[in-house]
Amino acid sequence: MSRFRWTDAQDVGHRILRGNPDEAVTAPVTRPAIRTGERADRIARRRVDKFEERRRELGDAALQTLSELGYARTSLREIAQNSGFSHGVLHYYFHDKVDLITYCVRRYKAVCVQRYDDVVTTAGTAVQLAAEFAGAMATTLVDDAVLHRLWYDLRSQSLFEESFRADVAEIDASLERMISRVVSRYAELTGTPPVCGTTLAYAMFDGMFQQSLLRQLSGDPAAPADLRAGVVDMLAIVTGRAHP
Amino acid sequence: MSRFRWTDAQDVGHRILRGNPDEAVTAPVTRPAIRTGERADRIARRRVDKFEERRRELGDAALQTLSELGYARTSLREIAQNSGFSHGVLHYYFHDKVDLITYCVRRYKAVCVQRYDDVVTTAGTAVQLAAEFAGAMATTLVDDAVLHRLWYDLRSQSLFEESFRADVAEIDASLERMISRVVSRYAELTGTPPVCGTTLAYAMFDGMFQQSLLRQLSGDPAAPADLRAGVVDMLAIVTGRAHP
DNA sequence: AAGGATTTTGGACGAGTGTCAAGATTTCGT
DNA sequence: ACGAAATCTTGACACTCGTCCAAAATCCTT
Repeated sequence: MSRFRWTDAQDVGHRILRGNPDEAVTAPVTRPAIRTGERADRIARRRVDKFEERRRELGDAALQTLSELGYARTSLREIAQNSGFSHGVLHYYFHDKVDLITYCVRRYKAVCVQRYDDVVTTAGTAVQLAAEFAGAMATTLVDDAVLHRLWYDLRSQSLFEESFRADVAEIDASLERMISRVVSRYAELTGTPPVCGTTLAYAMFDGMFQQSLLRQLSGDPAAPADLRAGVVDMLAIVTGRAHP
Repeated sequence: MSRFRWTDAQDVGHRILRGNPDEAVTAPVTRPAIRTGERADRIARRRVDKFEERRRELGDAALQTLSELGYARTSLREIAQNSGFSHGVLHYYFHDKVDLITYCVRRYKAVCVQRYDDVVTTAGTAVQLAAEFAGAMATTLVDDAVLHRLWYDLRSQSLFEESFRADVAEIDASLERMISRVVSRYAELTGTPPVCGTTLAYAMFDGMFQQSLLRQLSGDPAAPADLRAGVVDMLAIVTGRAHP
């Protein structure tokens, strides 16, 4: 019975159990228990892999749909259509809509930090670091505009929907660490320590990026260049090296 | 015929004409045209006032509902319920849902700038100005949290829904001017000119406020105090007076 | 190749949505 | 106080939504 794969342990991190756990224990006795256990383990692992793979696939389809339409206008049917499957399959791989969206937020983080990891430069001088970091920011502003738009949408949703808050906070923290690394390295290279804490620094960069995104999506052609200049300025300001 | 009060001129700023404009011109000829015209004008003005008054009333109800539930979860019936009227009346006073939301965004601006106008202080010293401004920020963070939450929600929506963009941009500009006034005055009092443009300064304050709001709504009791301190720091940073 | 488990489909469901129109009610100039 | 115009209610409409389920299709072990 029951294609219901969801345990009550979903709050412990979306642990997935195939079928009824009791059944696995009550395996057929026609073979030595040890060998059967090994085989069952191998098979189970393969199945879990396939299961996770499809989850990722559907999650990516959802991510694409969300970034196109925004949270308020995205329906499960639309997501399914973007995935090539029928709408019913979503409830086979995800508990419900909140489960799917939460999974997407987590997945977004993976995509996001990966992109930003490329930004962690190996620049030798402060000027070089500033230029590379600003360039990466401007590039992602253009290339991943719809993804960033989704991020700000979901972060706003988390102000209303408590279920999202933990994941959103985690992503925010990870972005803050990224900014912190850049600022620290920059300060190290210039020899002038930062004039504010990492939280404040992140808030400043985030606010600037958000403003740039609004302009970029509104079709302002100067948005990327202005962001690039803004980032350079901001690095100087944050290390107290700015001149009026 | 036709309770349809909407002209095609709604894009010129929601100009409202009562009934069919042609009918007004074809007024009864049993009286001198001039007297009839004056009287009609007086009556029309009164009616328009009443109409506008109810619009404001419904708009406020919508604003309250939106700030409670967020854009994605707010329905016209819920708004009507919060207003004490039936759901049908909304289409008597507003063209459609977008019209209503747009009206709300504009109305939010009125509420918002009014609150911030109180913030425009008459402080005599830089320290006093910083303290008062920071205090006002911290206060509104607590008192108007749900309203600010709505603002960030709607600003995110404007990234998807183009209809909102113009109004959102206008509010953003007005907030930027507010920040600009404070920073300019502060710089004037300290004698140290700002180290960045008003756009960058606004982005920084906005980012900080947004981060504080997230923490405030998550129940972090230190959020207001941290914002207060952050604002003071930020004023110093922005005028290049910060020390590591 | 068979047969059981897994995966996928597509339809049904009830609730909720925005919109509209016809009728009841109220307002207000005469 | 009358009657027309303005205002408000009510119910209906055509959708869309998330969710669930039985059956079909597919996979995979034996």
